[in-house]
Formats: sequence, C-alpha cells, structure tokens
Amino acid sequence: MSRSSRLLLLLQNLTTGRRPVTAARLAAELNVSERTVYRDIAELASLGVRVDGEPGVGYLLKPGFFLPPLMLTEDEAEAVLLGLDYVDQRGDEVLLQAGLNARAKIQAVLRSAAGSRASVRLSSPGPPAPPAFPENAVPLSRLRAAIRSQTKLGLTYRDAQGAESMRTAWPIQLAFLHNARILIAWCELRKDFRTFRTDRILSIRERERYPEPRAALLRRFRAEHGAVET
Amino acid sequence: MSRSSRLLLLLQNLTTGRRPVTAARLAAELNVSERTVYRDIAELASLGVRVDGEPGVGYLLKPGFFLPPLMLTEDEAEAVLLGLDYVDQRGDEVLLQAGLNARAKIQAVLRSAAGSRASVRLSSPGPPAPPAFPENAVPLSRLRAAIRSQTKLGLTYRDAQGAESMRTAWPIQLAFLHNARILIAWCELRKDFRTFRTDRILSIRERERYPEPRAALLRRFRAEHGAVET
DNA sequence: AGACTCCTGACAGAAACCGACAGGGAGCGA
DNA sequence: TCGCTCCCTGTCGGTTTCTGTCAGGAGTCT
Repeated sequence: MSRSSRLLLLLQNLTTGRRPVTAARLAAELNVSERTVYRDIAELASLGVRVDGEPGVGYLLKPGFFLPPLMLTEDEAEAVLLGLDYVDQRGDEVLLQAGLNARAKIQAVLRSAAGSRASVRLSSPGPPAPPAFPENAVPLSRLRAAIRSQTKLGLTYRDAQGAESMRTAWPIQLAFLHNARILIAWCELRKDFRTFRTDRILSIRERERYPEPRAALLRRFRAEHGAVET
Repeated sequence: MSRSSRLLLLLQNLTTGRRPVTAARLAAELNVSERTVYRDIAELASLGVRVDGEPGVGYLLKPGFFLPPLMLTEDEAEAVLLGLDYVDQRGDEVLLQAGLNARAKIQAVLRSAAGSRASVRLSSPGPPAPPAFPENAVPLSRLRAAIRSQTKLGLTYRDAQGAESMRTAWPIQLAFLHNARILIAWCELRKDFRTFRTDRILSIRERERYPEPRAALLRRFRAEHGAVET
C-alpha cells in the first residue's frame, strides 16, 4: 500500500468517527507501526488537516479542513456567484484565481447538497467596463503583503497633476473599482487618510510595522470618509 | 514539497477547471517533471479518483467527486466576500437580502474553520456609484419569476428616444450594472437578442412558456453578443 | 501530415520511508 | 505517590520509493 493511500485511509478513519481514536488502533487498522502513525498524522497536519491529539485520549479531527455542505438557497447561491462574476471583472490576478477556485468549491458543495438543484444563472454582471487596467509599477501582491503584515510604506507617488511626492503611509486596504485599483492608507505627514491609485505609485519601500490595529484604522476610515474618492 | 501535498494540489487543479488540462501545464504548476505528473495521475487514479486522460487533449475529471472540496483559503474567502460587497452595491432587494444571508452563512463556516482568528478584510469594492437606481414600473421579482419559468412576456417599452413600443420577448437573464438593471431577452419580432433597461419597461404581460431551454439561449446570447450594451 | 498529448519502460542517484528502540511528558484514577 | 495510557520526539540503518532523463509508442486534433 502506498503512503498516499494510507494517508487517505487515515484521514477517512479520523473523519468518520466523532470519538477520539488512539494511535495504536490506527496502527492496527493500517498495518503499520505506531511510530509511522505519528509520522502520518504529522504529515496530514502539514497538509492542513487540523487534528487534535490529546495524551490519554487519542486523536480527534477539528473542523476546518473540508468545506462543510453550506446550505444556500437558490437566491443566495445566485448572489454569491454573481458576486464572483464581479470579482472576475475587477479583480487582479490573485483575486481572479482565488475567485475561480472559490467558485469551483462552492459549486461542488452546492451540487452535493441535497435539494439545491443546479439552476441556470438568473443574473449577470453586465459587460466589463475597461478591457484592461493600467499597469502597476509596484505589483499588487507586494501591497497586499504590506497590508497583511501592517507594514509602513515609504511610497513615491505621482498625483493627477503629474507632481511626484514621497511620504510614509500605513496601508490598510485595496479598493477594486471598475476602472482602477486604489490603495487606502493613513498618511503620517497629513495625519489623515489618503487614497492612492496603484498605477500612480512609482515605488514603495517596506519599513517597520505600524502599531494601530488595521481593523481600528479601517473603522476610523469608514467613519470619516464614507467613500473612496478617485 | 512532499508528494502527498503535491497530489492534493494536483487534485485541486483538476477539480477547478472544466476545461482539460495538459500534463505539461500541471508540471509547470507543480514544479515537477512531466513524467512525475503522469506518475501522480496514475497514483490518484489508484486512489479512486476518476480522471480521464485523452491524447491530444489533456486531463479532465469525471463528474462525481472524490473528496469534498477543501476549506476556502484566505484569498478565496476574500474573493467571495468582496463579490458579495459588489452585490450589495448593485443588487436589488432580493439579491441584497440573499447576499446578506449568504454572507452570514459563509462567515459562520469561515469562523468555525479559522478558529477565532477572523482576518480583517483586505479589499473593498470602492464607493457605490449612484445612491439609488431609477424606479421600475414592473418589479424585478416579476421579471425574475418569468425568467425562472421561461415565460414569454408581452412588454411595453419606452426606448431612449422616448418612443413606446410593444413586443413579445423571451426573458433569459437580468444584468445588474452599476447604474441600471437590464433585462436580456430574445425578441420574437426582430428574431434576435435585445436588452431592455428595466426602468424603461412600462408594463409586462405573462404569456405561455417558451420552448427553447434557457441555458441554450444564454449560450447563444453570449456567443453572439460578447457583452451587454446599455 | 504535422503538431500535440497521453502513456510506458528503464536507469540511477537522491530522497523518503519505516520499524525498532529509547525516552519525555501530560492527564487520570487508585 | 504510583501506575497506567497515550501522545510525542529523536536516532539509526536497511529498504523502498521517488524523480528526472532518455527513448520510444500510440491516439487525437487541425
């Protein structure tokens, strides 16, 4: 028996039972030594399976590896799929790919769910506005990483009048408009929120982590500026 | 990267697309030689995955799934939630409510998976374009019902020049643009597809069911008119 | 016919797998 | 406190598997 098939069996063994299973029992089940079971459990964990091992008890699977059935009504499914259509029109490569994968996963669970029959799409997003977005000098993935890690950015920007400027800003979110992508950030100089079209960002430099939690900054931004100006 | 994780990735790659994938493409994706992809495919097959490989075409997964889909990744969750944000901006009452419910269900699943650490949103849809959509004389729900039941509509329409007209049309889909809602339909008179702004539809009258399946009409529409004109 | 593509076999170095053995530590009941 | 059950980790060495490369064969599409 190949290792992968054993891992699969192991996963299924853990998935089926809701009672903890001991490594010894699994070892007997799979015809391998106990040591190997430990190694296999570690391998599963490295694959993203959240398996909880307690001394004196055994192994128990925590939810979070598989996508649970997700009972969506017809309208709800339509809303989700329509939303993903919009993302297809406006998202960058990362979001596009993620949207594709998410769509596949959600449609899979919808199909499996009893009662919700796959129906032909009722709504569509309409025509995509621009065929292509302006090039970014700085890839969005780098901005995304900075947002995720709450990293201050020293950024060089060319504004609508063509004037270049440098400043330090705390990036908090990316906005995907129909014709542009915009970085929302707290500007240290102005002590206020500013928005930057990503295609006008000439270069960035990652600095240290900013202290205020991003969630708090976002709340403040939304409270002060209801909307994002282009 | 361990073999098992590669097999998992491979499986997801196959699950995602409905178009055949070549071994060469998979090899590039997984950073592995083509030969290894063949071996891995064979391994998956031996595990029970029903994968169909056709010379000159590529690999395609046969319907019926092997494993339930995996939990949404961070990016995928972001894509879905961002999509629902767009729906919030453009959808009608029905879609809005459905979007709200869908969001709640999906976030419940995500919370159970992420184990407390719900990450702050990385992207936003930008500002909503118009504060309100023009009134519809005919409620969208009635149009939706007609689309669902494939019911021919006798509709009175006032075009952009203000001229009123009557015609029989087969409604197939609603498009939710940033500034308008549009009914896509097959026009019996013109024997072609036509689009109607819902706010210019003065009245409708439900008639009998139209024969051609809506899915087929939609395919034809998408093939002929790549996009929806306003 | 020619371009693609799936598929198989063989080889050899590299990598991993696996059982055996030895311990450590957490929790629980007596 | 002791004993027990289990999870967990480390090491060793023989064995197996894995993987890229090379060399073909055969089916499908344009």
